[in-house]
Amino acid sequence: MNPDQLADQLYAIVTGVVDRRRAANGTTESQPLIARDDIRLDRPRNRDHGDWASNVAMRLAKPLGANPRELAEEIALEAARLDGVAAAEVAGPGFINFRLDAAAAGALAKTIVDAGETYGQNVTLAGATINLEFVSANPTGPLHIGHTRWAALGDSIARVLKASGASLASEYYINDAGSQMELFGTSVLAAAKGEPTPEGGYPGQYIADLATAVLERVPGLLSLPDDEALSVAGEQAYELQLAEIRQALKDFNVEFDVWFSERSLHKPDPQTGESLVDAAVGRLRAQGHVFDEDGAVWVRTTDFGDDKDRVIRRSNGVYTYFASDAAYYLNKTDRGFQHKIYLLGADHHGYVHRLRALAGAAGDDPDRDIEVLIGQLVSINGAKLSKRAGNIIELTDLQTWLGTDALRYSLGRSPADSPLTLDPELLRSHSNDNPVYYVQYAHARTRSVARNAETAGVTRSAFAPELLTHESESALLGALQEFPRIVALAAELREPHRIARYIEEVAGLYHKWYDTCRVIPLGDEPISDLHRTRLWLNDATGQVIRNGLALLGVSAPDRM
RNA sequence: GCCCCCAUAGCUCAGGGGAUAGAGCGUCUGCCUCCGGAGCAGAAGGCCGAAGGUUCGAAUCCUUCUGGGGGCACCA
Repeated sequence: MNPDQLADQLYAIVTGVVDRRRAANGTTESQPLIARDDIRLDRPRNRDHGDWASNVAMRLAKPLGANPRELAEEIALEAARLDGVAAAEVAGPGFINFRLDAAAAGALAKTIVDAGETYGQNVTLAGATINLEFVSANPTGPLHIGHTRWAALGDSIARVLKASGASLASEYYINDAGSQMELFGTSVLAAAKGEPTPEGGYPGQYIADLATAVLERVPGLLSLPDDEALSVAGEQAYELQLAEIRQALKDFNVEFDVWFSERSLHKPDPQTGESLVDAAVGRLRAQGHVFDEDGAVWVRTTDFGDDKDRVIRRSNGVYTYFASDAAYYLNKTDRGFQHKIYLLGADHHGYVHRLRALAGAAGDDPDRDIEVLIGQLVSINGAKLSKRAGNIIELTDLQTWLGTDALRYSLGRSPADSPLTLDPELLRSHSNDNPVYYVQYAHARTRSVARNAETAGVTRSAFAPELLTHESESALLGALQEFPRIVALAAELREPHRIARYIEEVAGLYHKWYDTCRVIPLGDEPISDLHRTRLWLNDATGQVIRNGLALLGVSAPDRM
């Protein structure tokens, strides 16, 4: 008996009650008052309120002209007779509180163990084709704390979307074209020559380090003609920097399905001589949203809610960044992705309107085909960090300080739009304060119990779920039951932090259970089916925590 | 000026219209001869920024205001 099954049966009862009430009232109205999806069972906060609660009576009271408590009584009377339901009671203003049979609730432990890594997976997004783009930092410097948050969040979003059945590609868009790249090359070349950073160029020790590495790879760099030296220095530094970024993300358990180069959008097709950007502008023009003015080419993004029209090709003939965006967007569609998700920092929120306008100008539905998630910036001790300012705190530095698990977890347990302040002193000195240890410890404990059980001769040779009657057992089972719904919700809302909060709750309930319910008999006490059944519950809990941590890209150690 | 985000315990933060608003850290009191005390039990600590509104019911939805953060380009 899971909440979905209970809701199905509750729905049948409710429609029956509604029909009877209407008949009694002589109403001819036959429109259903409530849909199946409107029946939602909640876990009451207070355990005295049972395993599951429904507010359906309060919602129907007004349209039926009935007293909510009386209506609830009528529904509860029938619901109490359902198989697997131990009790259905009316409480408060008209809640119906359900208590499940221990056997019906406990069966879940075996279900989870049998499902293993697949427990939590669901099909709520089956059939969806989603392209998720995140990080996409310019390859002109190391990843810093800001990118780190999007890396953690984006990767976890990708994982929950996949776990919910979506057909998904996660992508890193490499901004390897344009003036920032030139500036980067200029900066590295200047460093190689021992000259000061050019005006507006990139400062920072990493530029000097890159220059040194480039000189190692190309010893004759400085004797090349200036243009060539600039080009070689820029390309070499770009390769080195991009490789470093890829490695840093890999070490951070962040995997991208596609690394997409902006340059590829500008490359002319050998047959037609036309680049994807050329083609994109042509396609937008064909849709009727492009116009020429002052020698430049514009997209009428104001037709789609932007506050001003945007130049796509400057009067000097050079495409703007917006042109690349357009080509990239269309390319995603061409590759079969209907739904395009962008994860951007709050400092880029000005792009939201024009990206949405882009979808509209391309003939897509901005409300359906494009989704821009705006994340708030992470600050450290109130200081904001910028690669231009040179006071970079790199991803790799943070990993060294905190460890990958703690860092991913602390970034992943808050919603993207929540401002986050990390205190490096605190994190460095008290890394045990991080809730990740609480969760990981619970997991390690489940493994330890399993190891000890084996030694003690307690095995999963029997399963008697009706014995799982302790209060802490029904609380734990109820929470474990929720996991697939939590994963589906995290995917639907693009909020993977819900996974973290959830496994923290599971960890807490597990610790409470552990404290009162022994898997291994005390002293000379014989091994019973209760112990064996508890081992199933122990292992099921470990599995759920492990699956949850995996969605967050955090390890689940067997020992700590 | 216009736009976006935020405001909940001392601190960092959760809380999809539901019952007595939660967690971690910090403070205080208990609990290890037996499955890991990185834990558990309990205490203290809140006009959920303010005021209106919608609702049977609002921390949650709407409006206004206040206070913080971020953004406006023929830059990338």
